[in-house]
Amino acid sequence: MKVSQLFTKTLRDAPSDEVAKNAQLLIRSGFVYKEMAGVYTYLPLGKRTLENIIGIIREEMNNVGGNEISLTALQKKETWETSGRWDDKVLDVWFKTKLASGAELGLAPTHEEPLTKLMKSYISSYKDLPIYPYQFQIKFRNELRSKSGLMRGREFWMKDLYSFSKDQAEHDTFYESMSEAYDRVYDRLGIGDITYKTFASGGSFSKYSHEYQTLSEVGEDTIYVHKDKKIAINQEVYNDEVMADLGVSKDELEECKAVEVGNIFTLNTKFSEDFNLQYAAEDGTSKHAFMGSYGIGPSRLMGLLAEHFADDKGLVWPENIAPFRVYLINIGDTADKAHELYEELTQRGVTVLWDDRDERPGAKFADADLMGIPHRIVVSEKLGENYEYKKRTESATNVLTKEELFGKL
RNA sequence: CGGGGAGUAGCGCAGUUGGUAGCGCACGCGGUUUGGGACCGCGGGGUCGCAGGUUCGAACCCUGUCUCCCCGACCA
Repeated sequence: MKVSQLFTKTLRDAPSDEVAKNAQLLIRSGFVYKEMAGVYTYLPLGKRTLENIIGIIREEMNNVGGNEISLTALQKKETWETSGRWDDKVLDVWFKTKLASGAELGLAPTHEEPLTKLMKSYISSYKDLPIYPYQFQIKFRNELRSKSGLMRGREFWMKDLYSFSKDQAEHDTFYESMSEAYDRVYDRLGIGDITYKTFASGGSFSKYSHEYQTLSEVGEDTIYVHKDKKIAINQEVYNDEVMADLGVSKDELEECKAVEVGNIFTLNTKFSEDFNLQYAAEDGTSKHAFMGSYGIGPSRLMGLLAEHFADDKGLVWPENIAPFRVYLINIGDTADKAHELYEELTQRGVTVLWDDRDERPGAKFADADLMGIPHRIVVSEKLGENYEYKKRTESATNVLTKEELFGKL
């Protein structure tokens, strides 16, 4: 893509109503636009970045047998009354609205209820199980206070997968494979080393649930980290019993701030009982499906990655997250040469953002840095047949031949 | 929802004991520039968050209200 075709533009100053670094950088660089508190529009660069994050999660969900679907955002009151969660006193983040007829509707804050109800149409035998439907969708939660830019919105992207298993043993096996899939997701996003599988309250259905918590000073959660074992305990269950279960002692744990970037949860038969989701077992008896839920917030992750991978010049996206891999700058009367390289790289499958504007070099360099594109290539008259190459993460520049340049990408 | 702070041009800001709004960035035109956000000149753009009130006159004073940010509370 050419910068001249990009309708967004960068800002020198961040809006004064944003304090969170992730929001300041993402707005300044033209990745997102703030519609209202906790509600952001994804602009071309931001949309591509979000899709890259989603793509990684999608691959890992498909690897463990996920079936991608797209559930509705509009929700029937009756469906949620079945589980008792329509009541604002039970679930206090509802956005509710009405049909023209007057019938009440809600904007989905999560999807256990509609999906469990839906699966009644498709699960009738043990032969139908296990099954793992999932989706990427916008969730609506009427938080009393949204904060921290993209990290805690009222409207946000969520990957939610739900497992329907025959029994606890089958569920446990899948739960473990999801745990491993989550590890791979965070590794691929470049935050594996600072993301901890964290023991948290299991509610009334299981002893524990697990959160994936990424260490960050801007985190809302406090966790106790065991760096050698690569696990952590959420403050809410930081007690002697849990430490005994995990075989750790207080003096091995370090108190840290962290951002919850995912969770996996055993639901047991809570929802399959509420909706009477039963299947015929091999012995002819009827049994309730055994369920689990598994969430990751791609938009929160985008905020976290922006916050984490940044320096004083702007964003510093990891290679596989960046909206484009290459930022191509032509200086002086070199548009033809730049165009040629642009076409060649594009044909090779390298995504290129070509700054073809009639701007001074300094302005182009500043925007390349602010947008955080991993590789920068400069074409200019003084380089002759060669190209200047620089990584966003390094300060050194190298003059390379075209062949050497392709070797870098 | 409790406490604190703030709403003036797309963004950052200034503003007069109350007298009908200005600067920088961005934008348009002309010129000079061209390897780290150039410079000069000219120009366009704002019902001063909204609604009432006080006043001859309100961006400014009063009341209400909406919105945004921060701290706390809340948070499968």
